[in-house]
This record gives sequence, structure tokens and C-alpha cells, in this order.
Amino acid sequence: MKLSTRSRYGARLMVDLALHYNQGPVQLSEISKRQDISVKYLEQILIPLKKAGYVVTVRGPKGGYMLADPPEEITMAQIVELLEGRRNLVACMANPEICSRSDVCITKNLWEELTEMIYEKLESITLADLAEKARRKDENRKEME
Amino acid sequence: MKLSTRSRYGARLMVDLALHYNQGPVQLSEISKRQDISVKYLEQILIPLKKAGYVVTVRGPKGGYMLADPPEEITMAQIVELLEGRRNLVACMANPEICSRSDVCITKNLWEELTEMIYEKLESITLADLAEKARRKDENRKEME
DNA sequence: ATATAGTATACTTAAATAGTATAGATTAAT
DNA sequence: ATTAATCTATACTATTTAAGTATACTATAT
Repeated sequence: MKLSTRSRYGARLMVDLALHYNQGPVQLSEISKRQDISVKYLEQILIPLKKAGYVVTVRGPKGGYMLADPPEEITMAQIVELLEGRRNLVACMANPEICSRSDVCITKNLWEELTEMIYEKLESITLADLAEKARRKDENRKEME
Repeated sequence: MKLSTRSRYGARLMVDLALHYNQGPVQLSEISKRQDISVKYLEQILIPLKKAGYVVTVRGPKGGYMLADPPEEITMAQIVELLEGRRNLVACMANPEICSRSDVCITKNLWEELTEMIYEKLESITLADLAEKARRKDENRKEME
């Protein structure tokens, strides 16, 4: 039960885009510097995000990436589900046939409940929430100086 | 974000032991048959469980494994934490030094909250709860026939 | 004694993860 | 038109982790 690097980086990437929403395309080279993630890896992560329609791109010089929708409308559940490549803690949830005891399994019930709880939480958190927190944290930091 | 087979099997194994609590040592060959998990793999999983003091063993003929404590006193949080080998969704929670932005990271906060929520839930569920559910499910199944 | 069970350690295989490399397609700016 | 900045597509590689097996013990009830 560990979050993949893809999800972690993807989350930071998307919050970065949220912080620059409505400011034109953001270049990967900038995000790479700010987030300390290689451009090449960011490109990898952006493929599914683009396919899912969460980001749009502008090609050519001065091009870059932008959120496809307002930050209020993109939840962490969408990002995590997409980048983890599944919405379950346990494979038998999606494919009951892989385990002969799926129908009687007590522990499967528990993993299902847990998964549901996790995604309920993630659905309640939007990119706008995280961007807001990031802005506040940054202000606090400046005041401290 | 996926539960390891070790945790899944470990959970089933411990519920199996809970269902036979106070009935003397349970042999791996029996558990292996009931749960359809190889004896060798069960042995692997039992090493940490024994080290942690959650099970005790009786060696020799008629030997086997038993819960060290009543099922009411063993929670799923203990089992999952032990068998996953960590109590965090994200390595920077345990080792902030691996990421330079640990102190400003907004997403880290989120992963911490999520982890806390998950383990709160797992702490609320004991082996007794699951054994009880298993007994009920089994009765229902019999009535259906 | 002996067979039954757990113990310890090490090995093997397969899959997933995390990333890099290379070559190409678009397009704004000149 | 050319160029340089950017994204795109595909494929490769190395590392780690997961999952499971094998071999050789040790303890003990009968």
C-alpha cells in the first residue's frame, strides 16, 4: 500500500498547473525546475493526463501545458485513479474470477470498504483546494522571513 | 496503491486462526488447504507475525500455530502495517530528508491525512469482527442450500 | 526411533517501477 | 523559408519488489 512515484509527481504537476491556471501555457522546463522532476519523466506522466482530457497542450515555441478545466473541477481521485492505473486496493475487486473464493471472502469486503473510503476522501479534494493551501503556505513562509 | 499479496494472505491466515481460537494448534497443511495458499508461502508470512508476537507456535507432531492473544485484541492495522513493512503511503513521511521540499509540500500533507484515515479504519477492525462476519456468512450460505 | 510439524536460509522468476534515449512533428518568431 | 522551442511517440534499460520454491535442518509427541 504505497503510492507510486507517478501519482506523487502527477499530483505535484497538476497542482503546479493549477497555480498557473489562466496564465497561458506552462512549459515543462519551468515545471521541471520548480518541481525538480526531469522533463522526460514529466512527459511520460502527461500522456495519460492528456488522453484523459485533464490537460490540453499548445505545441511549438511558447507552447506548453494547461489544465483543461478549472481547478475546482478536477479532483485528486481522478488523478490518482488514472496514474495508479486502477481504482482498487486488490485485484480481485475488478476481476473476481482470479480468486475462487471471491464470493465468500470476508477480507475482500474489508478491502472494498477501505478503497471506497479512500476514494471518497480523494474525491472531496480538488486542485483548487491544494492550490489555495499552497498559496497560503507560501505567504506564511514569506511573512516568517 | 495496492495491497501486497503478503498482506492479503496474512489477513486470511489470521482470520483462519481466529476462527480456530482456543481449539489448540492449527497446522499449516490445514490452513493451506482451506485458504489455497502454499505451505511454504504461509511459512514466509508467519515469520514476521511470530516475531511481532501475534502468533505462537507448537513444534513437533500435533503442533501448529495459534493466535497469541484473543481475536478481540488483534487489529487489522497491526497486521497490515507489519506485512506491508511500513505505515505510510509515501516514503517521505518516514524519511523527510529524501525530498528537498518535504517541508513545503502540499501533496505530502494530503498523503499523510489519507494514511491516517486508512489506519484509523484498520485499527477499528479486529480479528474477532472478521471471524464473526465469516461465521455469519457461512451460516447464510448453508441456509441457502 | 520415527514421523510430523515448525525453522532458517537462500535461491529463482516475473513483474512493476522509475527513468533515459532517440528521433520526429508543430509552429511562433524572425 | 528557416530556425529554434516545444510537445509527441516509441522503445529501451536498470533497479527493485513481489511472489514463490527448494533444501536442509530442529524439536517433540507417540
